[in-house]
Amino acid sequence: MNELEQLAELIFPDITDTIDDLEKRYPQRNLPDNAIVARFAPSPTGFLHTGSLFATLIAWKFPHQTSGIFYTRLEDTDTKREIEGSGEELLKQLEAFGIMPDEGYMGSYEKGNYGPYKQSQRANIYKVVIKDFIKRGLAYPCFCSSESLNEMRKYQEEHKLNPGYYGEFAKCSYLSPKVAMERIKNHEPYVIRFRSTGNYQNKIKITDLIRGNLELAENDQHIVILKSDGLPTYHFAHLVDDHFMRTTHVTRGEEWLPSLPIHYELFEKAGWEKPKYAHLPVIMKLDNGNRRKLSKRKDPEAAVSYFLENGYPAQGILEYLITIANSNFEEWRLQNMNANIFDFTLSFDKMTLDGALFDLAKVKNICKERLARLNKDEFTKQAYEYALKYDDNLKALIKRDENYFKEIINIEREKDNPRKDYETFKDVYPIINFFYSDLYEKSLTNELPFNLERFDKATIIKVLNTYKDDMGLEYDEENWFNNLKNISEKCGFCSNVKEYKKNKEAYLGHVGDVSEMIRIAISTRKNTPNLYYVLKILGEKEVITRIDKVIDKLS
RNA sequence: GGCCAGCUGGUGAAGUGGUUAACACAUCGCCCUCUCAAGGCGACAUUCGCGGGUUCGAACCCCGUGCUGGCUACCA
Repeated sequence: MNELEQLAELIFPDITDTIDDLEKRYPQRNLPDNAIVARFAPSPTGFLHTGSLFATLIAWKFPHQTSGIFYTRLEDTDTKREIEGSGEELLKQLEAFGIMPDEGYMGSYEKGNYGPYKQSQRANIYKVVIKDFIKRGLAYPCFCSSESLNEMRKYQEEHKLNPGYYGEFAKCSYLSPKVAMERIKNHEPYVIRFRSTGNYQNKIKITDLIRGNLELAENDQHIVILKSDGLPTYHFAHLVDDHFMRTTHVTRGEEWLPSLPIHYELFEKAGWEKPKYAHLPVIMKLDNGNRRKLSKRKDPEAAVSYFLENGYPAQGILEYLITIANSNFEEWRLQNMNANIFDFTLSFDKMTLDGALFDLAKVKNICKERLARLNKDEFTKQAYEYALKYDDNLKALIKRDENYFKEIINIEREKDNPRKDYETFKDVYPIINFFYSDLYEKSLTNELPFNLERFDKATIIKVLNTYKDDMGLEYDEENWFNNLKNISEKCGFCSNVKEYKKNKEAYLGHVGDVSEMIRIAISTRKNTPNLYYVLKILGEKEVITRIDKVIDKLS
């Protein structure tokens, strides 16, 4: 046994597996040539961020359009920042958006043959690789204290040198294995560092699927790969996990771009094939004229839960994110108004380079459009799912009589150019509650918004009485309206708005005023969906009851 | 400070040497209309961060510069 091997044995006496064993345990995936294997690898440090949802959507979509695999891996190596239970929550929220991993960490359990999928449970796998690295002289123990590291940094800053652990500053890289072994036996604390042979002066060519060809300085940092707590750092976990989980495409935030040379060197020294990289733009927010990352602390819309709680349709949010991801999506949507968003083919070369400013107005517009194009059954189903969790009032309405609810929701729906009056499911209850008699009666106790300056109570009562006697609900919409015009004339109102405007003195008002009186009487409000359909749904009997109540109230 | 990336209207953007600088959202007008939601039509960048240069011609090519963001941890 040579000295390096002795060192490796001293540090990892219990590790008996070899890299070959791992290669056998995690074989190449049997997939078509162009299949993409990508992953979502969150840290359990909080709830799902809108930016993470964006990244996940992309990591999920590419495998799905290439018969590949999308898996999840929990990056829980930073035990200090970990928030209990947030891993499970992350997965739950993803599910709310219909994004289901094919494999990996599923919250309460794991699925697939490339696990474990929680990094904290993979410690031995990392150690196998590190042991091998040590034997090959690619890694070594470092005994530098954080104080001496700080001093070194200070010195480097003062002398305008690049900060870090590299070259002559990588003191422990000069330690002989013998000395290192002695110090370990002396119980000196240490971490394991990677021995870089790169030169900062050299440029390496790298390719990013989104950004194209780039030149970055070669890595020369002897980065820590195993922390003193026995867990790996991100860089090393990335190397090992994405290799043995057979990831083909690494999609991650652009904040990782500067560390790409580290990853390149790691893969090269390991002798493994590099995955393809795509560094995604970060979603931004305008704050006092400056762009900044969407922040969970400052921006409610940064937390995905905000959208769920406020009844935004999941599909609408995803559609907005796809709009940001590939600008040609909007064009496609115009051609395919009713198609499923996932029928759109996402591509890396159409991906934007700079982080989009989050545009809530656009989100709302998209959601409104999407909600309008849901059929009544689908709408009701989704509304109920939302209501179950977040909206007791709405839940109660749907439960009372699902078919009645569907009838209301279906006003001017299921046609080419559907009504667009709901941006979110939260909007539903306040818009439709007057359809329900008890709720109608409740709002009847408030003052009704009749225009008493233009019309006295007697006129309103006369109009309501006249209408009540001849509602015309047996007719189709056009004839119903003609009937309403007749009633208007009978009551001294002009049946034609234009004509009325030419000759206001001749009339009390116009047919629109008559409609308004009826509308207010049966709904207590000035705005409702198409009056004809509202009347039809309420039915003659209910309409008469309501009108009588209002006449009573006015008398 | 160093390194990297990005910069086209309020927003997302198309555009790669010759376009009236697409399109969508927002905003504002007008039209239609029984209210609302829509729908229709139109307005909104004299100009592509800025300054030079190349060219008959530049948002697109070259040089310089500014700004914004990221990275520079035993965080991810």
